[in-house]
Amino acid sequence: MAQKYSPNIRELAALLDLSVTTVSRVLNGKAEKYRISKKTEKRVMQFAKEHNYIPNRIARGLKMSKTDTLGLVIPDIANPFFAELARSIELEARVKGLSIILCDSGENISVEKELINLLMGHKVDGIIIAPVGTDFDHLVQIHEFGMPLVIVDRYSTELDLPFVTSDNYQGAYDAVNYFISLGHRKIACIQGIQNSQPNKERVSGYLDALKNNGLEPEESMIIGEDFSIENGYKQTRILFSKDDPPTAIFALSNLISLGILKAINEIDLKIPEDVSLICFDEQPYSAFLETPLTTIEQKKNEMGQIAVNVIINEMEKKKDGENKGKSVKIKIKTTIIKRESVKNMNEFVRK
Amino acid sequence: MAQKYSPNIRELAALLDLSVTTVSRVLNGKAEKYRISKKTEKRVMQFAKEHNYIPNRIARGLKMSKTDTLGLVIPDIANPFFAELARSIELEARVKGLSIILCDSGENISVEKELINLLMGHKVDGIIIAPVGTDFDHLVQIHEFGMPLVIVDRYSTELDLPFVTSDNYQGAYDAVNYFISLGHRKIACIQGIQNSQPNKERVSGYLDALKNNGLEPEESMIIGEDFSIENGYKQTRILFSKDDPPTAIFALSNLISLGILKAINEIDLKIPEDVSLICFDEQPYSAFLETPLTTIEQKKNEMGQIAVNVIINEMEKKKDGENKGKSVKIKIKTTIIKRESVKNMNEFVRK
DNA sequence: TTGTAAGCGTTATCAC
DNA sequence: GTGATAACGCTTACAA
Repeated sequence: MAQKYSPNIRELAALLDLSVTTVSRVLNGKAEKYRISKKTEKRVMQFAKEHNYIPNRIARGLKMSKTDTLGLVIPDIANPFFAELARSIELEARVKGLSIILCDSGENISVEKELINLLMGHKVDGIIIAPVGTDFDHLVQIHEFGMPLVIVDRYSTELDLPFVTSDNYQGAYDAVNYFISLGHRKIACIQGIQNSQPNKERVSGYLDALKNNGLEPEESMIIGEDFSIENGYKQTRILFSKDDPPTAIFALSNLISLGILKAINEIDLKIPEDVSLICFDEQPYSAFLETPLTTIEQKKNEMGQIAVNVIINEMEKKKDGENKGKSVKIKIKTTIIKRESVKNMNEFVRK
Repeated sequence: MAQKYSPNIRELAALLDLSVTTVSRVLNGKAEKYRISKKTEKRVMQFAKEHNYIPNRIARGLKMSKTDTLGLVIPDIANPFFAELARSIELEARVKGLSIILCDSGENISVEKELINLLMGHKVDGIIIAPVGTDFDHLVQIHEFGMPLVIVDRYSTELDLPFVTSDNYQGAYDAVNYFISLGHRKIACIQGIQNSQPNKERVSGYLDALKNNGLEPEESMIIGEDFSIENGYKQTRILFSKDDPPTAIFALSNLISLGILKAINEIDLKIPEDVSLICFDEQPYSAFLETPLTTIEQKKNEMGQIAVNVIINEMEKKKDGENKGKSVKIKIKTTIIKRESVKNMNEFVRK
């Protein structure tokens, strides 16, 4: 008990018979700068450790207008994509001496706005956000106002906000191109939130891959409304209730692919014999599904790491009063992981 | 820009030509108590909203010794079990006006200890922790010192610390009992961290189910060292390198089961024809694996919700100077979700 | 019904 | 080499 009691700097100073100033100085590594004797320095350091001194960051934050704290807002932390992203962000942030206040917007834009205010109240030094993506006004506002900000995953090309995401266009292009190379001609695309940027770019990659291979896109083959399991399920049922179902499906999120699997199971189809499937985003279980899944892997760890380094940059720009030029915009290459969920239609007979 | 500028209370008061006291009072809903005129109250409220006043929680925290902030430390936020738990905790906390500082210990006890200190420095009002579980000293210390604390998932029965977990014993018992009812006699148990309490109780449930059915436990059938995919993989390979492999495996975590699947795939066995499998903890993908998996479901949402309510209780006990009696200890019932990964050995021929 | 001022635990600016 | 003291933005006795 006395064990864990943590004194404040004033008590420490009193006990040491020194001024708070001196104690503060050595504790902040400024002993040299203020030519404090090696002896007192050592004495203070040791004493602080013995008495388990833990500086009060709240007081420090108030004084310094700097809390060493980052806000992280995520649409759904239980989504494994965001969970992994959050882990890498938390880790990298901690390495850099920053703590994370976690907020889950639940894909709800008005919750997201509240959360931003909450974080402003907490006086966080910066905000990393994977926005719901339907509205960026509040983000533009706080960015213009000077709050360091970086967007991950769900960005906007029209606005001049810093972001780091996957190269969604390229990932989708690769996937569809791969389908086509194996002889697929009718390829469905089950999408997520339609006017979210990642979705747009994935669809655009899908479209271009078709066109560049001389294939005509069909409107009825691009369906879906959000990144959920339910959506994947529903759209697949629709797809296969028609006369002319696709031979391949491109799922624009891992959750969507889970829904697709459920539907495919129910209507008693086999992957890849009856339908082929590629999923945007790799997961630990991707290799262990009934048919090991071909996926487009996003470099989540890298994304998280870069995001915190970008925001640290933004924080420094702000400190130096640097007038921000164009925002940093980073797209990370994806890679296609080929497994067994795509049938080769070029082979006359298959196994 | 002026749009989003947030004044402090002093500026507000000056602009309103009132004292900070008055402004503070109405902002904190104490207008009535101090008989402030309805007129000024309204004026202040409206003015604050117009000027986008956001109270500085850091200053407030310093003054009140209360930050409305909870520390959450988790061994691995990318583990879907903890991700879902974290989500429910964050949500319930926010509903109660509490923010979450997220820390990932990476299953590392010394990181965990550092994290606790970090959170002490942040002056969080309480800590919810899923400990690594190898050492509880630091937790006992801060608890005794008066920091409100609740442990989730990885607890200790020997120590008097508040916790909320699943009923691990019962879950394991149910699983093994189910195996036995379907005729299995040689059942392996691939465990996680051996001296973690959940692991101990799951093993103990396993053992008791065997004994109560008149079966003799075999030492070589209880193996494994942590909750990882790698462990599941390795142990399964070992299991099937021997002459006398089990007919059923009980996996003590979802990650372990993923490793098991990988190994089983590699050695070209089928579930449930060649081996049966039950996994402790349900996941969104459990139903979509090659063979839909029978699992023991943990009520993660409930667990999270209860955890924050318990800690709020602890915080109130502390405030009221109540001398804590025995700590709250809560075990949440699990349910078995039966799917197709368990073979019925009683049937003479199968399909 | 409203205001003055002290103080929460730090760090920074002067002073010696 | 070291120390007083003000200030960060807020709440709350204590006054009036």
